[in-house]
Amino acid sequence: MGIKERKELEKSEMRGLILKTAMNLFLDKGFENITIRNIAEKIEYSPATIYLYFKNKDEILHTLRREGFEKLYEHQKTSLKLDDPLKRLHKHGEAYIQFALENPEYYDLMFMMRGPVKERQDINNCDIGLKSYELLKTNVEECMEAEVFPRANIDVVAFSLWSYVHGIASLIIRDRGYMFPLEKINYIVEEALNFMLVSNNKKKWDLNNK
Amino acid sequence: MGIKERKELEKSEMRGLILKTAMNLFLDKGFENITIRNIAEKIEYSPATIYLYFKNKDEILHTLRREGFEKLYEHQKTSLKLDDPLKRLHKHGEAYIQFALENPEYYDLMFMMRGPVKERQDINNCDIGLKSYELLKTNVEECMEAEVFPRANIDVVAFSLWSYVHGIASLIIRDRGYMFPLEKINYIVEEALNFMLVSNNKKKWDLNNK
Amino acid sequence: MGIKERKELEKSEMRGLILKTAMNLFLDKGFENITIRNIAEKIEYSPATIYLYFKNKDEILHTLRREGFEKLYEHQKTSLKLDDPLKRLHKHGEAYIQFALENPEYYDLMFMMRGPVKERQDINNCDIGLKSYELLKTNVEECMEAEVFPRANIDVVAFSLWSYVHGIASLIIRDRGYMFPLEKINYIVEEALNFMLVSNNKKKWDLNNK
Amino acid sequence: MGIKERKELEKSEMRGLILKTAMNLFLDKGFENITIRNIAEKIEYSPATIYLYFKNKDEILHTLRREGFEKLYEHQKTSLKLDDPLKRLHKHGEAYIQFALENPEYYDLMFMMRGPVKERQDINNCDIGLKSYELLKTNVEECMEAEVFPRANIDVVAFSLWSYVHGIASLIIRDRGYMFPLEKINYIVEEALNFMLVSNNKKKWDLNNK
DNA sequence: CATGAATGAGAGTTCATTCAT
DNA sequence: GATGAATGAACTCTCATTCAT
Repeated sequence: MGIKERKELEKSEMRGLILKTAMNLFLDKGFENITIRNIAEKIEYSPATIYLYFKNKDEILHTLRREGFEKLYEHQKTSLKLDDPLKRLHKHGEAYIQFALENPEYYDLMFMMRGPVKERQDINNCDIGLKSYELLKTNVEECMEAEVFPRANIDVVAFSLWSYVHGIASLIIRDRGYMFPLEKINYIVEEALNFMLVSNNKKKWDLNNK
Repeated sequence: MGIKERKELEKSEMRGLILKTAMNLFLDKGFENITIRNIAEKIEYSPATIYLYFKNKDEILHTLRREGFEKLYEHQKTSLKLDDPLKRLHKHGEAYIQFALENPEYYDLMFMMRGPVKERQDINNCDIGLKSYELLKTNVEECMEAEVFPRANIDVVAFSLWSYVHGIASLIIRDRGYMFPLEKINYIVEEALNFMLVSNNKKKWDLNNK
Repeated sequence: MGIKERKELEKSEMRGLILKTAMNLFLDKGFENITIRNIAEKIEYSPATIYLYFKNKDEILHTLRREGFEKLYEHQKTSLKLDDPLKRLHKHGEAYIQFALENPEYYDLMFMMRGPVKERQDINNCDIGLKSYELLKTNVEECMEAEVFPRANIDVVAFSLWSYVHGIASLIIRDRGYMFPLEKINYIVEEALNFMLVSNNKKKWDLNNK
Repeated sequence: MGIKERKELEKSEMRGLILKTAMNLFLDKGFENITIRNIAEKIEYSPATIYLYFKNKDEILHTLRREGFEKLYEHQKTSLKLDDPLKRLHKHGEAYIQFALENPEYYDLMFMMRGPVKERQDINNCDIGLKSYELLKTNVEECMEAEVFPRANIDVVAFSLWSYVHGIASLIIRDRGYMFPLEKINYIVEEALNFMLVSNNKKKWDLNNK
């Protein structure tokens, strides 16, 4: 029914509003400091209203996580346009870090927060997360096939590369790069990304594969 | 006096007990969820007692962080024994990851937790943390001097290497490696460490420096 | 809307209930000994409920103080009806003492409690308190103009008269008149008030101004 | 026994030390903010030690009150030297206010604090307080006898005069004279005291008794 | 659909007081 | 006589959540 659908739509619009608002607040103050009341006040509804759209606070976080994984996946796909596998891989990493630093709260929720991945059982919930990982693996595999990359266990290589970009992103997000002057951080992050993924690797693989 | 010293010892033992208990609880539930009351219950004392040994909750966290940095620094120094700079660097990373995975609560507190590094101003408090970083930089520098490593901005390289091991450690600690079967994780971590630091690098630098 | 207004009314009724209850408890036990819990228990609500109506404990005290100053001011104005300046002044003092003895909790809060007047800076908050003082000064001035009173520094005279009635009220409220049998206290207070303000003064000024 | 007496003496010295220290702290921070621990720290003993000399916190306050009454009585007696009854009475009031403003915490404890005079029953404890009151009454009586003062109910007059000086002292101590610039307060207090007790009264009585 | 009103549970912290040593 | 160690009972205040309307 049309009416029913409209209701559904409105319902999902309201959910969207709540999620967006929550995220903005998280960005400002970090999520441990955000309360349901804060969100309610911002959208000018009562706290009780939130519970009409979400079972509880956890469901909000959970939904935002999913959203994050979808956003990341979309963002990552931009790298697919590139033909050269190694360039593609580099773009892949660059896009990952860009996403993390531009959406630190999403990133936090997705990869840094404790607990939401309970007991390894809700892997199903994270299939979108897995899709991103598969994208990376495919890319790594293609590099190997194109012989711009020595053969090795794909999971090992994929996990290594992931660890690398995650390390960079999460140290920055948690401000553990405080030993560098603020204005140098961008430079360091960029160079760090290049350090292993471009200049050296290119030569390295070239040479290795002679 | 012996008696006085014994008292002192007991006092510090109690502090130790509190810290240890706090740490265990952190492991289970994460910091943000630990309360003074929890700790008190676990050691079967009253909450007020905690305040005889620590000024407040923050002091507990702070002390644990310092402890962590000291432990890590000691642990890292084991790598110094090795003469070969590249092997030393590898050992360095290995030790780092080992520390992180064997002391995930400490590691979390030190490098993953939100907020403890307030406003970049208490860098002074973290000089032990900096000492560890300096150790890494020295090692990187020596690699460059020994020409097993191409010259580059030392901070960039050090941060890169740190990011790498931090990425590995923190993904594992937060259980983001759930796509691998549990029994394979150790293998993957080890290989990942080797991936960029030994086999490849060695060849790479050798070739590069021809 | 009627409904909206009724809600508003209820809200303000609840505030009123809290304030009234707080006041009663103050009477019994003194402010420093009253807790939010006490109040909550008395009105059979949870402590958290209090915070729906008042930001914190301070706001309750503050509101009660304002209320007190308003009540006093209203009460004082009754004296304005009298034409004769000296009689008016006498009525003024009488009303002041009456207010104090009939509302000892308010009086305590307003003039006897430690601390609420912080740092001399929130004079602005106390403008109602000042209004009462101004009323007194005007009255004194008019007495002087009517020549039933010798000219003198108005502040000195006003402060003197205020001190006098405050002294009477506060000694009684703190039960420092325990050397008099209870049944005589009213008589003594009344006579004390007359002592300097009427019989003597009248004659005194008459004679002085011959 | 000598030893016993020495013990006694030491005991009373310790009590004295505690009382003195408590009083100093009270002066600094107001007594609601002073804890047994504070006192203990200041005298460099343990809190438990305090309880060897005083049953509880209340006993300390109580003792200080007694001390205060004794001090006041001594202080008041200085006025006795004056022969002229009216001058003596004036000196009496002056000394009272001086005591109050120089020892505000004693004064607070003695005349402004809630509660310590429980149920009118411990009048016996306050006989020293009464002695001061008797001193005043005697003085008033002598004024009447010397005919510098019209005959009236002595209690009424004594209470009036007491109220007056108490009013001045307690308003100042509780900083309710905030409407006057700080530098003028001393002047106002002095003049207020004169206002009813000297210049005017003198003339007044002179005239009255013609 | 929306919410005003309410709260249980719990947070960190403080303090007078006790008691075995 | 002195105290180190401990605590029970409070405190103020916050928050996710519920439910009758």
